[in-house]
Amino acid sequence: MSERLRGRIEDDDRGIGIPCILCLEKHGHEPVKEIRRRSVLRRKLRQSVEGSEGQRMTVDEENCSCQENQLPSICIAGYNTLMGEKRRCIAPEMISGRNSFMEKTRVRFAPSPTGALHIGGGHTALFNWLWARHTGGSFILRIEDTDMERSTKEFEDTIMSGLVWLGLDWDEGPDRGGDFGPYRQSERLHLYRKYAGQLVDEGLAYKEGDAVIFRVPQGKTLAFDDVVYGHIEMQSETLKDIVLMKSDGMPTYNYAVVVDDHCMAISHVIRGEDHISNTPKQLLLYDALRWERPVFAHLPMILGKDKKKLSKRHGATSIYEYRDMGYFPEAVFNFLGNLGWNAGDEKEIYTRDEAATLFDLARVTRKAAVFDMEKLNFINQEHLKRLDPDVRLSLVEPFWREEGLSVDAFDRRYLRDALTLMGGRGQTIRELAAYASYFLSFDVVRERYDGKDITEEQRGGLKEFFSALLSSPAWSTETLEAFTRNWADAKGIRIKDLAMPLRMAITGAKVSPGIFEVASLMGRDEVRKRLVGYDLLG
RNA sequence: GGUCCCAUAGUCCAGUGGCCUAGGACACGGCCCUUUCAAGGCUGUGACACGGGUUCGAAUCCCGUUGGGACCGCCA
Repeated sequence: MSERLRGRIEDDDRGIGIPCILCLEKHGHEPVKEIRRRSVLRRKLRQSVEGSEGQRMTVDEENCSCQENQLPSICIAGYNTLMGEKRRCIAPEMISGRNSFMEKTRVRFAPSPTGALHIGGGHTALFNWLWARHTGGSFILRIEDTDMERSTKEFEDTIMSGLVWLGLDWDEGPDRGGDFGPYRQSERLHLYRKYAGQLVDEGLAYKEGDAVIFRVPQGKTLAFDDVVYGHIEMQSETLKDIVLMKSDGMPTYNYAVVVDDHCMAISHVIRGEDHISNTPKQLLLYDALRWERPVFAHLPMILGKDKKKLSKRHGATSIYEYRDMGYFPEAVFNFLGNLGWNAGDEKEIYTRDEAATLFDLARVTRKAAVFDMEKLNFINQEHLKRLDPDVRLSLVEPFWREEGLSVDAFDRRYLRDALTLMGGRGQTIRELAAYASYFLSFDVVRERYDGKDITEEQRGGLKEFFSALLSSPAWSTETLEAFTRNWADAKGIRIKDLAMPLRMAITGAKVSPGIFEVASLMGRDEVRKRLVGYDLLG
């Protein structure tokens, strides 16, 4: 960053300076140290972003009483115009201490391999990924396996495949390496030992048993500016001394994150709101180690229907359970993305790429969000409708196979068209597969419909009609429908009285897509077979 | 208990002191379309937690109350 900006930032006791161009008050600019309110900071931030997007500031410059003091904007999540060049950067206004202004964005997802990837973890990973992709930065996967009791390699693998399933690819990680490895905490012990030793040597930490404990100084105000929650501060008195190294030789979470985030040059720490109260402890460690702090951005929690932290008793919590229920990655991604973020317009269905383009940390909400399955269903259905027919088929296939249907016996084009015909029917892939199963099997039809509702009196008329229908020369949706309409007109009956028995006989259900389309696609032979099966053909 | 965070319909979001008679979406109800069910179109019910204050003007700023949540581990 420029010396001028650095000076300005450090002049202020909070390490923040707001240039006059963002002055919104007609009576002159307020020193930022008085603008402690989160909402004001957020407004400034917003203003700045809008200004950059529109290539000019939205502030009414004529009414700004302090134009001569005007400095070009330092910007947030947008483009910096300070040096007269456009450059992506993060929010200096929101930064205390470290300024990653000119540096590449580096974010990380740091799960501990003590379980499968769950909804909350997926949400955090997603937001990190979005920010990395939005800023053109790096998304790093770090495995926090310092809990030797509960961590397993299996869970590590499951978590990784869960991320892959969601479409969240990482640039550095235990499986693919990177310049800041190793990416498993259990392999970085020398670092934790080194800095713990340094703190002990400096008298900032002490040993107790085999553990190393950091002495929390009294009377310090621990403050930071969170990108989403604003200014947060806490008094050091409220903290107990912090265990750095456990007696088993492993570092504790609060210590290891600090060492790793620093050593891996993480620019933004984006994690769940439940970590807000851990942050002051980490701040203390950054200061003790004389390291620059990353930017902190905490994310709202995801709650169950009872507004309690999402857990097993709320039903499915692992990402894989959703896959198995018939939800697919783009939809889960989309749904999770809508929890705590929106692009500022009314768009709520988007692809991964669209989300990455639109995403903005500054627009993340603070209120905890309730996980609503109904909404997930809807979003899944919307994506299902938009899916490429071949992709849709490949997604439905496994569910058909699971039901024991002989998928391979059919022409893929037929199956694909069958699914296309299903249109918006079904919210999950599993549902769609079940609804469309009659295209592949007459058995499923017989299982659910016995044909006993047809009276002998009706049967006569139907046999006559179906025989005529089956021997009509053309076999298309249009001809089938026209033929049926004409027949109904001629006999003075409702078309429904012909269409419904046909539907029941070939699909076994009262609901289906347009029955003439179904019959047309299924083919004359198959329709004949099914009508014969119900004794409806003369 | 201590500390911190949050507060717009049942749910997810919009809202940044006047464009608010509070907007969109899910869910729910009605109507249209129609061979059924979806989809689609139109439409209805439904919210600024409460109380003070600042202001000509408050969902929005301030204070308090209430409610909810998180964290206070040699778990992460």
